Amino acid sequence: MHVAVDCLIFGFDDNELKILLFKRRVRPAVGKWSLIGSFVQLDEDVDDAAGRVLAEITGLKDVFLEQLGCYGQANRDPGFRCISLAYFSLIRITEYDRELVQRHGASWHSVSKIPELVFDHGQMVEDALKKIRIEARHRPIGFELLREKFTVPQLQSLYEEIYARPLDPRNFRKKILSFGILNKLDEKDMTTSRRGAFLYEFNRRKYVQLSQTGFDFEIK
Amino acid sequence: MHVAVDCLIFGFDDNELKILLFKRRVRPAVGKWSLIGSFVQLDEDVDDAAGRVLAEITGLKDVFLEQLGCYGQANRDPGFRCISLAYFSLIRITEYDRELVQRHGASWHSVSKIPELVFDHGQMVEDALKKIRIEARHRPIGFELLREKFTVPQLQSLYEEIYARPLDPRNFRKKILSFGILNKLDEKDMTTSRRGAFLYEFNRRKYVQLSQTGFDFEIK
DNA sequence: CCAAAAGTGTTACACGTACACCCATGA
DNA sequence: TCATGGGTGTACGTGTAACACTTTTGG
Repeated sequence: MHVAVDCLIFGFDDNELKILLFKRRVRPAVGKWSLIGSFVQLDEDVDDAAGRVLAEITGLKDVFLEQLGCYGQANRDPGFRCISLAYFSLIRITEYDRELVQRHGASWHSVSKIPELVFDHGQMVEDALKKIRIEARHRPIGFELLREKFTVPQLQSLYEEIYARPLDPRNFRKKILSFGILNKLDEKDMTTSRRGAFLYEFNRRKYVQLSQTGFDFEIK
Repeated sequence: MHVAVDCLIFGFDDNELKILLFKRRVRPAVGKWSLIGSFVQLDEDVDDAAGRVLAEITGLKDVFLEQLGCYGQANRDPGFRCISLAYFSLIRITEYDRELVQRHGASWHSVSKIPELVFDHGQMVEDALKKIRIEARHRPIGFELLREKFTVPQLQSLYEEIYARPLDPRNFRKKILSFGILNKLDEKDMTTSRRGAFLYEFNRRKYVQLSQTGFDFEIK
């Protein structure tokens, strides 16, 4: 039986959650949109295969990469029997290697307008978004998608995009700062307003402390 | 590459959460404790393979059965390269076929005292318990483990077992009844006290209504 | 009448939610 | 000086958490 991994690579740009999609170059379904994947090598851990695909496309290593699940319907690939292990990754769009991506015929698509995808890849995307929305409530998953330095309004618009609904700026700021996992910097981001917005960075050490005692990241 | 499914079958009895384990009869590691599994057939959906294994052992169909994840380290099985898709199931211990289970050399083990398991099966059990604890907070997962008719104290002790901590009986009863998904019956269970405890049944229709609008099952 | 489990209410506090105005700045 | 996004505080209601006694009935 053939065993493949498929990678769902998410990024955040222009206040939109985006996913990296590819024009298929191999049969069947040449020219259709799909996720990118690869077969798992005989001497390779499945997790490593996913990491390899991600690195080949984006040049990134050691980023958020998590197993989504196994897609294993007998008839899912019309060619031959093949099961796929879907992985999803959250990356900083600013850090990926644009040249590598272009060479693979990839492009970013807003998750609110995803074209038709081959096989069961559409289902994978749907499942991944569901999982991201759930996980975002229990840990600060979103930080993986922002730059090292970010403003509170940027963080808010990311959460608004993930939850697909508007959030109150006062309540959002109060809650997010109350966790004590953000360090306020002396710099301001002047690109989006005349007044400028203070930049923050994520304090990973404090977060680890907090998550061990168990905390709820839910924001309403 | 070989592709297998392994089933984690959980039940609830004597106020303890239990898992069905097997004495291995095939090489390698004959005589060691393990989960039960099977290879996925070429023309078989992976989900169906898990259902088949569950039915072969317990005689049960159409019960709670969910994918846990893929365990795919290259060296996980010392024999040959094999990835495993772990599934976990929650069953009513009273409904399984004891004869079938005995014929397969299986026995129930409290999750608080699990023997050493072959390969990465111990990791699977650990991961499944973690997932059950998380899922129990978002939907009434526990009902799959109780009989059709059950008392509030029974339900409470199940939740105490899943969360591994005591709960306040007044708060528990108040919260669980406030969801409106339990039907009180006219019967009493007289087996655990002189006074007897009223039996309830789960109102699946009301639950579906409620879960569509999204609700939080968390109990503190 | 005693033991043992079932069942019930209230109060204090924390947290979530709703809501409107001033601030800082570049153009 | 004005337009634009950034930033702040409070009051109210809901829900959680803590807590002790009465009820029932078989032995």
